[in-house]
Amino acid sequence: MNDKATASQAERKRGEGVKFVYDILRDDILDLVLPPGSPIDEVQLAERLSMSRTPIREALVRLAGEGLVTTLPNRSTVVSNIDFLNLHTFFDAMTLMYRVTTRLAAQARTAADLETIRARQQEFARAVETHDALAMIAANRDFHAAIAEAGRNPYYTGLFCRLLDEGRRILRIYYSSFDDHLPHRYVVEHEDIIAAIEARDVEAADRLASAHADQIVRQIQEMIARDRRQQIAL
Amino acid sequence: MNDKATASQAERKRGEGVKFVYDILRDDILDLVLPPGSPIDEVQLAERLSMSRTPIREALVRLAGEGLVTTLPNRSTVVSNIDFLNLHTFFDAMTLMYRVTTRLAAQARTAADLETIRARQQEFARAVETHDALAMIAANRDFHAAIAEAGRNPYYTGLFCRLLDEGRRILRIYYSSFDDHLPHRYVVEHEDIIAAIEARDVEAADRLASAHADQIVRQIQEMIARDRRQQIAL
DNA sequence: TGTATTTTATTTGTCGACAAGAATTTCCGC
DNA sequence: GCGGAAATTCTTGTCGACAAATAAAATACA
Repeated sequence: MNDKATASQAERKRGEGVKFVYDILRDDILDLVLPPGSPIDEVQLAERLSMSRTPIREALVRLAGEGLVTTLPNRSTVVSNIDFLNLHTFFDAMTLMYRVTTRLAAQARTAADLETIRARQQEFARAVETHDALAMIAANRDFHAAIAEAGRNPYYTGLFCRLLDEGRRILRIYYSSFDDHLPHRYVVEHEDIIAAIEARDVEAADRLASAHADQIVRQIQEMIARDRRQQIAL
Repeated sequence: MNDKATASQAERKRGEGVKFVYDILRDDILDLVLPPGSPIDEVQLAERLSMSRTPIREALVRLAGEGLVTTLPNRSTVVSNIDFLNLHTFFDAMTLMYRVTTRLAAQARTAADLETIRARQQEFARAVETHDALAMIAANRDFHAAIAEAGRNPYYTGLFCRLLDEGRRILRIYYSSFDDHLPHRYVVEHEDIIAAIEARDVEAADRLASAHADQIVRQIQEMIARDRRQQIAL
């Protein structure tokens, strides 16, 4: 499934076995290589990564803690489903965290923070230019995570990153039907947000982040609606 | 250390071993039976609970995911420290979650929710009456968790409960010096919040929750300041 | 006596194995 | 042929053991 799996299977230092399998599983889940509902076979995984079941189970416990997998007692553990019925709670939390983290960044950012944020924005712009939807999703995540880091509230960054990851999963679903023609608008909006953070203009940062979040929510909802129509048409 | 440990050591169903040790450790950590910085000896725990190290390690991984313990690679795992230098980030997040969850509860509460909330409030009032500080802390947590549940946003309830737990740890530290004469004011404030939720008055709920949060933050800061003075006096 | 170095001891991370539950298949009565 | 009980296969949760990594102790040396 994952290339990294077969690659460095032999030489692995003691103590990083759990992190190894955790990273692989996490990536595969967020990239939908393992779609929601997929059962995760411990034995099979252990064979493929040529390691014991113990570190794999510990990685699964960690993933379960983050809500990425669900462990049915005495039954198989499966990749967590996306709760489409309650997506509004996701959008609500997402919007709030966009606002809060951007506000805090405008208050607390250092010069170094700005530099990091700009670097992420550049990666994002490049992804948009090259029409690489998947890279764009990842870059967008890193961009906003960098802003959250600049806000220096680990409680917010924790929840926000979790939400961004969940969003990555949702977007992956619809970016197959989306024709990779990515709106340049997001790049501009990001630039505006950076400007507000640099100017330490908290209110502007809040307003822009709020508008940006609304954009994204609207886009996702539109994609869902389009997908619904398509399914009915079939 | 914990009574429950020695109690039902023999008969334990398969599959609940991890939850068993998780609950014990969690309680001990939040009640400061295991103070911050305490090393957790896997072997010792295994002997005391008469079980293998495997389920204990999985419980520790889970606790590490919630930030309650810190695992130093190839070294012992210790109970996480309370970051007093950055308490303001805690207060900030706490206040926001108080507001958001109470707002949502005012929007989405059902009759059943109100009943649960009222029950928790009664327990809280009883704890205040009997001057039982420790019971009050726990009841307060349950009261606000019930409100958050009524808001029906798992992302918010997740973060909020984590914050409430961390607050429980912080309060425990200072309630030894606090003379158990608990302010009746909190009971009244809770009643006001309930009334706003019942009336579905979102703005009032927000305002009251905000004021309530400020109260609590102020009280904690006051306790810290008093403690500082006391330490200097000694 | 104090410091550097080797030796010992403790503790962690990982492994293979086994037994309890669940899922599946087989077998039997109708 | 079909529904249900018994047996089998599979998977999970737990265990004891071992080896790497670290901490502690003992020894050598200046």
